[in-house]
Amino acid sequence: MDMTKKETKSFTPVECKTFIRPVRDVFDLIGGKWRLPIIIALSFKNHRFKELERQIEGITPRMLSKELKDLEINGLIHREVLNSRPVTVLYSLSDYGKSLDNVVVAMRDWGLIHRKRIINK
Amino acid sequence: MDMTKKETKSFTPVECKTFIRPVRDVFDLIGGKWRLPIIIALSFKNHRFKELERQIEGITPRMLSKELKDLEINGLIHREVLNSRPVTVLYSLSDYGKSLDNVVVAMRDWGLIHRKRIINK
DNA sequence: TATATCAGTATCCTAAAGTATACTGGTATA
DNA sequence: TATACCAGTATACTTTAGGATACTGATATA
Repeated sequence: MDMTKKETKSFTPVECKTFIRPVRDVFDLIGGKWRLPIIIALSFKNHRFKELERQIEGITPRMLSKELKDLEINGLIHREVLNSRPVTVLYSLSDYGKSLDNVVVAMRDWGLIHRKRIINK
Repeated sequence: MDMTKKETKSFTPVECKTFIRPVRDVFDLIGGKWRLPIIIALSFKNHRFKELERQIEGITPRMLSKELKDLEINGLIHREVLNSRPVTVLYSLSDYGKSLDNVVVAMRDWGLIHRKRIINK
């Protein structure tokens, strides 16, 4: 698919549905208010729980805890308990989580253009 | 940023927040259950209201109507009333909407990989 | 005349997402 | 001994997204 071309493409409704499905999957995985912020924060550096709480403005420990669990279950992040005193927990992106890079960067690039457009109105 | 590298990058918390903001903006614009499906359907071909309703499985006219309005307000799609009988309305992606191509394709590519991974488990 | 299609709208309701606030148990520091 | 930090959890609540269902008015067709 190349949405930059104007001419109408021949397509079947099934083909369209096939295109939608995987996009929906991604959305289910990284959707919600806090998951992308968490993923981005971890892409900058590994963070402890409290560090994430401070880095991601407005998040409550309840939501942070819940979303970290979900992301871990889906294999996007790792959780490591360090034996420091007091005990700290280090969160990091898994290789699989890192592979989301293209998606995140594409979103950011478009978002930056969008910001400029909004401001110039 | 390159999330494929392992070494820790120097960064400031502010830099991270600056990265998160535009991604959030995009999310607000194309988030929700139905917006991406609508955008994708329109990237395949221009659709009338009823065609979209049939193409996008499970959507109700209420949601379709609402999301089309929001997408039009944000300049991502165009709405054109045709003087046919009965009156039909044609929806199409604007150039701005088409510029989301990179984001959508990045999501789809990753989503396809993810599907394979899930199935092989 | 009855029925179907078009593009929606109106009203009500449910389920999910997210917020607020307080709390836990363990350890270290003043 | 009192206080603070760590990583969360518990409970209750509000808000929002989305679903169900029925309806509108205009036109065309059987």
